Amino acid sequence: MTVDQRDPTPLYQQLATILRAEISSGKIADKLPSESYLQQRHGVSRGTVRRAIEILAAEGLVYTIGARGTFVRQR
Amino acid sequence: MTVDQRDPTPLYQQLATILRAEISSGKIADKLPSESYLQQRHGVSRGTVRRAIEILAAEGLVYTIGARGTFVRQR
DNA sequence: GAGAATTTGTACGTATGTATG
DNA sequence: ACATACATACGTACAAATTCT
Repeated sequence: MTVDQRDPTPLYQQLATILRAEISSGKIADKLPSESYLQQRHGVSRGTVRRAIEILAAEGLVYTIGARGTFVRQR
Repeated sequence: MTVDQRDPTPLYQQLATILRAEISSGKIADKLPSESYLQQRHGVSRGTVRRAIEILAAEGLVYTIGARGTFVRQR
């Protein structure tokens, strides 16, 4: 699953939705891929990746640590 | 009051703090100046202005309408 | 421990789209 | 038609912290 450039929905929202699904399905279990990986994987800019992650962080789904990465909040 | 480029605090945070103060003091009463005005006024980029406003919006202090502007939430 | 590579954080600039006045 | 203003998305550059070799 990846982003659809023709969909009028903002790309960062689409990406947030995708990542949210991959987290709840357990496909992403503890650590998110790096921003640069996600950027290439989905064909969007790093800024868009960061916006998507910001949304998930605001939802309390993930948290990111300095230069280490973004992690799934365990429950 | 404006932003201090030598302060290690992120410029958008500094700006958010400044705007928050100007709102609570009543200096900014109903409508925020335009992004381009704030950009010039504080010597930062438009992106930085927008980040600052995002913070205040997340706090529920202001809200922005489409292409009209950003407004102080009345209470 | 030293140095390189990786990863996130901040900041800037530009372009395009859409809505309002 | 035009100017203004916000929204999204791209790109670049550098800093700082961490991780790898």
